[in-house]
Amino acid sequence: MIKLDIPKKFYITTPIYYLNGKLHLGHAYTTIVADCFARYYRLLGSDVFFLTGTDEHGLKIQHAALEKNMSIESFLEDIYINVKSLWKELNISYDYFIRTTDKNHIDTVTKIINIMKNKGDIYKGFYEGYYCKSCEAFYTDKDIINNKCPEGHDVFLEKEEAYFFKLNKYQDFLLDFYNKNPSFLKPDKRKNEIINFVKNGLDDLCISRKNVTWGIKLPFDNNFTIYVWLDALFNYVSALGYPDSDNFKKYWPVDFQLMGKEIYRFHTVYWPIFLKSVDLEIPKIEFAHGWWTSEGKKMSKSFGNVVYVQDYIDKYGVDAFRYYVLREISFGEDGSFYKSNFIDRINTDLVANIGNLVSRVTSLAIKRNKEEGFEFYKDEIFVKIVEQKIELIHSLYQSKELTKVVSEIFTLSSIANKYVQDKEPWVLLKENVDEFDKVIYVLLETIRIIAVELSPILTNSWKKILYQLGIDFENKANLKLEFTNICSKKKIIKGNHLFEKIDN
RNA sequence: AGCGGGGUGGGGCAGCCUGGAGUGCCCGUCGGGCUCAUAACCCGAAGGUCGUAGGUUCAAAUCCUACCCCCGCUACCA
Repeated sequence: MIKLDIPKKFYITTPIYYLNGKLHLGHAYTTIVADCFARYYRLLGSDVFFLTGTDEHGLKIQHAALEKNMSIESFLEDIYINVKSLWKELNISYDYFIRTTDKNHIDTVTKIINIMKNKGDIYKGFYEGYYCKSCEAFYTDKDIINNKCPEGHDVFLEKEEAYFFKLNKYQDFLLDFYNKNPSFLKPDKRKNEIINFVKNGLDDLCISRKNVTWGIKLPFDNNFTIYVWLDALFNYVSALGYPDSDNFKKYWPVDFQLMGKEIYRFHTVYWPIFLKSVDLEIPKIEFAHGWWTSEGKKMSKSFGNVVYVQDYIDKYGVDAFRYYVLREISFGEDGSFYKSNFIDRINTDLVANIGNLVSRVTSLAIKRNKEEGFEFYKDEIFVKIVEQKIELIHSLYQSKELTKVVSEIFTLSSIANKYVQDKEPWVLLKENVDEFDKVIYVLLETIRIIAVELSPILTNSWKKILYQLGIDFENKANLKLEFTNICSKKKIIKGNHLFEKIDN
């Protein structure tokens, strides 16, 4: 009997995506990873809340809409529909989709910033920077080359009134917080980067924009728009219905926040400080994953190496795509998308390992021609190995070692393949049918476990596996992660191949 | 420039924090086995002075120092 420690609730988020163009591999990757965790904890019976959404304020949105000659509203509506449909195709099981233009979100941010103001964390001062009249934006030193902005316009050093947040006041608090919560900054390799940054001293943060009109107004001074990051970060709070809703009481704080490394600092420096300022609990884990390159190079249209998610889904199916991105990159590291690797992964892991296992075992089972199905049998030694794998996979989920989770599931499948080889059931079928029945039962139940373990990853195929085992996959009782008698007396149904080999 | 990460058999990666025989995984190559299965599955082998040079230690891929090469970050870019 195995025991997994299961969190009562699990609140997981992706960033809200800021889109002035199309979704790319990175967005899909973050969201698939989050979905995989959400599905796993749901499977265990945790009360899961999985949030994603879109960030819809800011100057770039304003400009992008203008360029397309569209109203901001209809520009955003297009993006929203686009994102939702891709998430649907990728089988993303989010519980809520937030848009920062939602009234509820705007109200929340307004409320929050008033609290900060009342606490004395916001003051009025002067912002100095290089201003570009054409872009209507301030730039920092590093953006400026020969007194030109990145777009090539002339810039001028300007000074204007602005509101600031007292970041500096919280510097010591933050360092102390990192110290007391060693699992907050994940993976470990990012820890020092952030700590050093904070130790070098935090300047107060300008949280108002005069030149940006598309955003939330500062409630105490309507001439200004709130800095988009302050706006955006609080989506995680407003999505739950802060402050009085049942959801907020039930799910806050966030258990696991996922993001690309480029926005890690915002989530690990500003964000906890903002929360402290308004006396809210700080999330448990901020996890930055790496970036994808393609064919060993940075993705770009001129190289012609851009990975279009939709193409892969259309050609090879969602499961293959989800599997590849979860398996290929070492979670937290950068990784490279190689088409040839993609094909190899599908052919060796999905087709030859799992697909073939299911195929050979169901074939053997059917050859026995047993209408009434197979009796429960437990091979103690082998089952022990299977149960240890279940526990290992669980602990890997807990420690957020996702790539290892995936590879261990396939190791389990390899172990089952080896069991077939060692027991030679095709011989037993002729010489010892009692033993044959036992071996097959062990294999059927192991395959059931593998299918359940795969359910957060291969969101379609796992159902096909259970169907072939004669098991109702919609009945949650059949999805136990332990060696059980669920497979006993089930009629095996020979189905099509789970995955087709890709020729190349 | 500063800070951080990386350099491991032909390719792609783990391992390094908490030293213990180059350990492991996937692909590829070679040999064998099996015939239930999607030319799939199982076993075995070849192949690495673990970026370079020093140091600590009985013992270093792992700890320390210097250097070389690659890549990130350096804040209000949302």
